[in-house]
Amino acid sequence: MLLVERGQEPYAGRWALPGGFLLPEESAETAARRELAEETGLADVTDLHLEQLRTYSEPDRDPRMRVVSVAFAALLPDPPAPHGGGDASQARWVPYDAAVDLAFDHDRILADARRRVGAKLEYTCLATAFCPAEFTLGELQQVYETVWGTALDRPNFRRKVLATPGFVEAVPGAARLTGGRGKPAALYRAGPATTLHPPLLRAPREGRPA
Amino acid sequence: MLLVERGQEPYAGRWALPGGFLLPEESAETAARRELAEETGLADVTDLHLEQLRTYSEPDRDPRMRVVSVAFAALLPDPPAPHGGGDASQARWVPYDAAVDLAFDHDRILADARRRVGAKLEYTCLATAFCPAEFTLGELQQVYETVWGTALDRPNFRRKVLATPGFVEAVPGAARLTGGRGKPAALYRAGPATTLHPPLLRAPREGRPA
DNA sequence: TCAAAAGTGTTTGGCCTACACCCATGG
DNA sequence: CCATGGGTGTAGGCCAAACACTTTTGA
Repeated sequence: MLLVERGQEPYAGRWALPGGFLLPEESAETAARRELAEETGLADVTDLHLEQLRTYSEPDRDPRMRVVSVAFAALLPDPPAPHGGGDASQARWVPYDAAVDLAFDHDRILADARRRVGAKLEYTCLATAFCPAEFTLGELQQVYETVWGTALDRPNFRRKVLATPGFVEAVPGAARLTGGRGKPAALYRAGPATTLHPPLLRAPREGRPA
Repeated sequence: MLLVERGQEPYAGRWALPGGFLLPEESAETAARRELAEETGLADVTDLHLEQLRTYSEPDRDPRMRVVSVAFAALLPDPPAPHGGGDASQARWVPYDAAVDLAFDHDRILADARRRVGAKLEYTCLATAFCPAEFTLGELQQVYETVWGTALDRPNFRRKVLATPGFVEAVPGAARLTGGRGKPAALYRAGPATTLHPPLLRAPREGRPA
């Protein structure tokens, strides 16, 4: 999770989700993309998937004034070192479990984001957005295992992914070592499909025991 | 679909989704609930499910000025006759397929709503929100068939619903005739569950043919 | 007595879990 | 030659699609 440390009141010194205000001629997504570019220093955020989560509009969520926030989630496979700046004194990447006690209602927003992304992994091809342009099936599986917090059976995962048309496309002849050791893994690219039919269900080991 | 006919420019005389502006101390959901109550004349919209769809913030979506809209979907089993009023000259219920050529970007919003509701039927218990407090399984099945536009096998649908714990609860001893003829159907209430595991998949007759 | 709708039973096939096994590479 | 990760094969079991059948009502 990309967090910024607040430099001003309210919540000075607390960590928060990065964000900012819309410019007069911006849509919320354009503004989110701009803020992300500023915070990460990434040059090409144009083809990055931005998932609109939901809008938070409770009148008292910011003690200074009424602020309506449209929350987005972006998924970066290789996060660069973040830049501080603006009203944030510094920025850093933090594991999900360590991102607690945030400013404003950002704990809730982050929890909503986690649940939404976890659910979308089941029935969309979103997982490839966490991977670099070319990735191994082991890396793709780790995305699921990390977000869901469960272990998946490798052979079955592999079959299910390859059986879904348009989910991934093989990069012919390419292979790469992943963990340093072991057999080099074949490389894949994200395919044209966006939804998974049938879905990739969670908790395969949580069925009724034999 | 509840539509209102616009009485003012822009788009005077065109049909549009009902809506309005936030009051100073309202959240978007509170405002949506208030607008819905005004438009339908319903007294108790407090325990009605309001699903936040997404926020539309393109700068030019309203020619008069910049308007950011937070779209919600409400599901009414027995819609009452709507009230006109406000800047709408009249209001009416319209079948989904007839709700075309709406004002602003409301065609897109309506299409987003349809897709979202259809998807949520698969993995949540949302369908009961379309039914009255006590309903038959045939009525519940019609919700799925209407939104998805597909036919479902009645015995299998019945088993799947009853096999999902907390989806529906039998009303003991109660029965009601549905189509005028036929055997009276047992009545059910919505259960405490909110998500379906495993999901109720669409398109059972669209698998690879034998 | 027929039509229509609810509800039950049963077969069959497909999918999917679980696990065993081979392959390739680095140390 | 062993540990590690990639990849293939397969048997068993569960589940669900498909459809036949019974039940109960109104006309």
